[in-house]
Amino acid sequence: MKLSAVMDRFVLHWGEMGARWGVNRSVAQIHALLFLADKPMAADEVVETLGIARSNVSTSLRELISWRLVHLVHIHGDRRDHFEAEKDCWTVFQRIVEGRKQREIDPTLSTLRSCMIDSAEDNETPASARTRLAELHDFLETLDHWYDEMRRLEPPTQRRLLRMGGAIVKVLPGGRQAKE
Amino acid sequence: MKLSAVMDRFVLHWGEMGARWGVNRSVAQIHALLFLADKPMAADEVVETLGIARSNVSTSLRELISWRLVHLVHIHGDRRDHFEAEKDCWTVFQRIVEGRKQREIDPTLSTLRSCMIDSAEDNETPASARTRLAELHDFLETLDHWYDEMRRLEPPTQRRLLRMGGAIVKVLPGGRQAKE
DNA sequence: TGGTAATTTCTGAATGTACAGAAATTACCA
DNA sequence: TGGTAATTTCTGTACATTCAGAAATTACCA
Repeated sequence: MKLSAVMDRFVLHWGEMGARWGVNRSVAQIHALLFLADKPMAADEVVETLGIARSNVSTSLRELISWRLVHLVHIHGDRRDHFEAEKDCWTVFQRIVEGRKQREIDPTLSTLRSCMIDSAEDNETPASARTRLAELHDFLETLDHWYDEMRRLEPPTQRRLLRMGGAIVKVLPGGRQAKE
Repeated sequence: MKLSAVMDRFVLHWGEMGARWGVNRSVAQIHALLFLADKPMAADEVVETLGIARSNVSTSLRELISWRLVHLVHIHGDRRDHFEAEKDCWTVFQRIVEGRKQREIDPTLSTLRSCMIDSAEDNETPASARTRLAELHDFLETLDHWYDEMRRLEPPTQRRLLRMGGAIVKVLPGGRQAKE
């Protein structure tokens, strides 16, 4: 598969951005390629197109699958596995948020919980620090809870809320709550 | 400044998480330390407490200041600069989102725009790929717009919306919109 | 069940990043 | 304006990550 100059530019950019988000460049580049491709690609086709080692393509594809950004497809009459990327941007976004939550927010919440328990016992952690830990824990829990609720909504409702933006406050009862 | 075992654990964990988010470990550790500290600290105190090189502390503090997560304070009768972290979790979150938007979303939007313009001219980029680029662009613009609107709201309103979670749909008019 | 294609795992080399110490600069005061 | 404290920038080294090729494994078919 031959990439146009524009497609190449996008693949390269997405690779750079991936690197900043803590995802390795190859993984992000392959993701961009499959996102643009109009049909599922075999691992070897990815190798030819991007010029990265077969082994890397293999591990990168597995990682993309673990993020549920890419899935396996079979083509009639071809023994090879083919890979297809999720094309709906909203879903892509959701999968990324979901992954980061599981890999980063959840462990942080559990660390915070154990920190709070232990600091209640010891008498060397200052009260101010304990307050900070508790506040951070509460904040992340609230965020987590909000995310869970949003995830439960029908996708059309999610999109509608997103598009409403700040206008959402207009439908809030009371205009301004007494105390928050 | 001597850290308790719990504080130390948190600082280490925050450092690891920072690494996953594309922030270097020292930066994240210093941020955690200042977040827990009950008073502003001088650079040398950070050096003693965490045992990292003076030079690193200096550059890391500058990076934290550029993210607006830490600010400079002067203490009466002390020539040294002192550093204090933002303590409000909501604000911390906002600053991080703001920073990532500027450093990652905005450049991606501008790359996408130029890709769309160029691909309209060339005749080697398939229509399907062009559609993908356009859809991604629209999605990111919507997200960007939503973020701008949310930022404009009063912090108490923001918090209220967050706490409402999925219950927000109950106040939406019409239950279900005709077409989305 | 033997042969072949496809895929994954292993390993060493290359690249890139983080870091500490040293040097240079800047800011402050007498 | 000279001296000193404080801070930043520079530079080589240590460390970690990425990557490609080779070997091993797995899956499929005759």
